[in-house]
Amino acid sequence: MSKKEDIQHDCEHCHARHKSIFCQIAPDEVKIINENKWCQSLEKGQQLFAEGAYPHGIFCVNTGKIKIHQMGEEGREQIVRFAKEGDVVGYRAMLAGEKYSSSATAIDTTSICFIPKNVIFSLIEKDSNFAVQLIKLLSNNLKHAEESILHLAQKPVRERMAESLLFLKEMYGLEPDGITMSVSLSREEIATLVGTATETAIRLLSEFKSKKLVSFEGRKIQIIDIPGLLKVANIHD
Amino acid sequence: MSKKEDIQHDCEHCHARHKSIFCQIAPDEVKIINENKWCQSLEKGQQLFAEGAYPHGIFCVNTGKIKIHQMGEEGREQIVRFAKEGDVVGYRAMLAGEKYSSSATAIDTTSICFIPKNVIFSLIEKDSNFAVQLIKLLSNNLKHAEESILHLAQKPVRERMAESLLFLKEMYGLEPDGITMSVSLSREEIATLVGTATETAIRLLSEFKSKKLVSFEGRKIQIIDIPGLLKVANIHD
DNA sequence: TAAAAAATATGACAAATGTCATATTTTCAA
DNA sequence: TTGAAAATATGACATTTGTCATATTTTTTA
Repeated sequence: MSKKEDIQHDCEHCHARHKSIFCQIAPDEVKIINENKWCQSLEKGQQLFAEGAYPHGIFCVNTGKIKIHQMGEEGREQIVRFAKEGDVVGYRAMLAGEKYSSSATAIDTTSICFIPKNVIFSLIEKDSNFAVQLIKLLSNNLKHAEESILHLAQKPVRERMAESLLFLKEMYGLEPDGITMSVSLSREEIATLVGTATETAIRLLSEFKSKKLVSFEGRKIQIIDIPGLLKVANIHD
Repeated sequence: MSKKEDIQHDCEHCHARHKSIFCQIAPDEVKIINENKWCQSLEKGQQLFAEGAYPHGIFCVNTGKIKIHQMGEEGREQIVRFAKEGDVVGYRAMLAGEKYSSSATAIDTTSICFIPKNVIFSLIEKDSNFAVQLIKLLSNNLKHAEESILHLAQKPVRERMAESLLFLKEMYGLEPDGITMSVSLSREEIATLVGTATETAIRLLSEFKSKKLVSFEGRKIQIIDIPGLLKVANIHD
């Protein structure tokens, strides 16, 4: 079922599992997952699943970075969520029993494990604590989504750009140098995260650079002035 | 615990329960809920809970209409969800174990029942099917929230206004005359749903009226031309 | 390595939307 | 009932943001 070149990880000793919704499940259950899962590697840019397809299970991110995005009417993409090591993706549609409402694409070299639907549903049935983990995960997703609604409706683009940069820093962290963001996105991807035109995103990044809030060389962005960015983002406390 | 004037409903025969996440639970569990719940009436405009407060349980809407809203930086409200008969409100924060991230306010005379936190969590523990119901509810909320993100980021205000009117018609239905919307909102509330300035909302409604897409007398809005509204909303199929 | 393609950058301008002022209408309480 | 307050409506205008054109740089591929 899995591709020849993909390594089959061992769930029992998986570093990502300990940060995930599977961190508290019983050893027996870990064994069942391990026997039923399969692993896959994704190159940067490779799609994991597409809007409209039917989910057969969920994906756990072992290492790497994933964007969850939707296509708008005018063929323009909108990023709605990100995932990193320890996160699961593709669960919303699967749990709701629907087609995928979003697509998922690797934005970096990524290694994921696939767990079939029936394994997840039987785990929910057997382990109420796991069900609670899923409920909390969805609750947090919903909280963030509603916050995005508020900000898209009320904050100007400049504020949202500053906020998005700070968000990406929180989400994926910094490189060992302590200032360069670990995640590397195209200007267009940044625009579809912020919810603006690509040109506007480019202009705002240039403005932030000239104001010494950030610096960048191509797609490698350095966060220079966090208090300054917080101020531009209109975030207090 | 409940106010003197409030009627105490009986969950066993509750019409709203049969449309709710509680529709499949065992009779014993219904009895437990019935013994632990208390009921309350809300006038139009009365707040059920406020952003920042701690949840102690969830609210089931018996009859009436509720808006879920958040306050933006500039003191401007944003409506993020609605609830009607059979819906539950206040569960997101409770399930996540957090403070409320939104407020809930009656937008019509409303009757609700409160179910304490411990009753809900013990039900999740005992009845995995109930947990799945909650998971599906949250998944659907998340789907709608992400759709809102897409539309706020990419659709012009005019399209979102048409879409919001159609959404309100779907959500709360029409009066017996078959054209007047059952829900009655101020122009400002409509604006905070659409995500625009009140004046822009007023202008667009006037435009829709002059184009015979809708008609209205104060807050009573009639949906005249559904295909026309779908077209303005840029919704196909 | 060179050519082609894609991404980034920037200016000029147009369109969409918000803001402020003010008039009119409606609602509500005294 | 009447006056005050709130909501609705509309015009004038400013600002924000998007679009299109085009230049430049970077990346990819042949």
